[in-house]
Amino acid sequence: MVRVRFAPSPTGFLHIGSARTFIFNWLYARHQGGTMILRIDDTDVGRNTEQSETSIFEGLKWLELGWDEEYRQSERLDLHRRVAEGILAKGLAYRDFTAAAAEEERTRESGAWLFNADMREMSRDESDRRAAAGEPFVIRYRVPRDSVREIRFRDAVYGEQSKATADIEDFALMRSNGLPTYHMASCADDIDLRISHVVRGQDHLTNTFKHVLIFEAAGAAAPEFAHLPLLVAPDGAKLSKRKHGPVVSVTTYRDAGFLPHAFVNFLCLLGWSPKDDREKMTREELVEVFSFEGINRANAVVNFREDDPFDPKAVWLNAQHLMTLSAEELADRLTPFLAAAGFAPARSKVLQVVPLIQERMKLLRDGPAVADFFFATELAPYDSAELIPQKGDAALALKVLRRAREVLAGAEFTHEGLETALRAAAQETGVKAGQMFQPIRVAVCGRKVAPPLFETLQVLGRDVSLKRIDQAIEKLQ
RNA sequence: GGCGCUAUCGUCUAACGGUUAGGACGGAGCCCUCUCAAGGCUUAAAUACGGGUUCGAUUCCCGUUAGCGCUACCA
Repeated sequence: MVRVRFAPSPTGFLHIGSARTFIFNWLYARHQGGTMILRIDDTDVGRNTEQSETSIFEGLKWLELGWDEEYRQSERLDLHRRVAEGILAKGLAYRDFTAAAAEEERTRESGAWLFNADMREMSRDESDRRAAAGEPFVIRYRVPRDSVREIRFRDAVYGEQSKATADIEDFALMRSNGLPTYHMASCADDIDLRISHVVRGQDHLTNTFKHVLIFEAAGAAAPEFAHLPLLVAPDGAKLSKRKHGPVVSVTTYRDAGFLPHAFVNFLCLLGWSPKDDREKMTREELVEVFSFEGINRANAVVNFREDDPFDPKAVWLNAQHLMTLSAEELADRLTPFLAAAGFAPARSKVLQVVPLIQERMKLLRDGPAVADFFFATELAPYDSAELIPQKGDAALALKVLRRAREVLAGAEFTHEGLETALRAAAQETGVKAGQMFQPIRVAVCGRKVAPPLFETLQVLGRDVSLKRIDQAIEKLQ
């Protein structure tokens, strides 16, 4: 039975790299018909913030993927202690009474610290006595030193891994404040929650040797491991909010109007490939083809720039997904963005407009700017020079608009009716179709760049169209 | 410093010893066209470097270089 977990620590907002880890876990779980677990790794009480937890939940919910079980490490501390003490009782760990201040000292002095000999070799009696006397201590794993030994595991992405115990320091299991370290809590929970596959960032690859040691000491079989290449900034550095700003936060993408599934699609393509040439994939397709074999080993660059915070491929994928949405769904997704821009149109109106702007938006937040003239009662001010068509002058523009006004007063407001009427009008007036359409477009839309004219007029309706043409005529006089 | 991981167009990637090194985004150009999009076509653009192994290396091995990660009583 496949059981995977995403285990964020609530010490910051939900990072896009974390989101990708979540997604790969989720994909694997769904592909295998397994269970997706969310575990909040909140053992570092000093650094946890509620705000961060909110950000994580908000981000994950926005992804619209969901999870099956939810845990919180801070509610499982007894388990962690029990497992740590079991390891201590077996003699596979020992108490280290060195003060934390002195520890910092040695870290600075030499890079290759392995253990404090006096602590590692302290007799059990003395150790028990000092502990009973209330002296603070950390519990350290007693990494085997007697013979050269290689710790091994097989990573589903990086292959066979091995490291000599001589290169692994006696890492801490329990802190002197009685709380477990990340390594301890994580492994104890992975055992207890019967996690079958640990899928996480490559920054944990070397930690895994320690984890293998813990699983062994706890008498449990180690799960399978799959480490994911990291997401990095264009300068190669790890993504950080301080250095790279809001682009590393999932909510930034949400607020810009990415579709959750487009964003998921984009993140999947960073460090993973379906091996055929597909790029745009639905959630179902991703579940169908996902496997660890497709995961790359090199870090992937999120290609953002200071003046353009979103990876162009992410934006393109979003546009692709946007185009596949039904009018109903797009209307639903767009409405909050329209509201934020101060528009509160009737749903029926949005449904009419949506097909006209669907392939003219890259992000949902583009919607209001692309479609404002459909919803605004009064057009935003524009330069009357815009009304003048190619190879024409103000007089021509006026002539065209006056003719258009006459024609539109009587024309049938359907695509067919409008096209016939306006093309005929162009011919009669002796101007090219483009010269006819452009002034009308600007008159009704307030700008040259807009959706096709006939559909636009149709949605706007006769009254609004005529009113705006009148206003344009006035502007030109 | 020690240990580990990685290295194909600007970016994401494909090619599990034999390809004119493929696709996508982005760029350039053309077509379509009532503007803008969308769509179609064309094009520029890569195997980090040096050694091996092999009839033959992007692919396997070694070294160099570079990048990243770990080296906390953070996760």
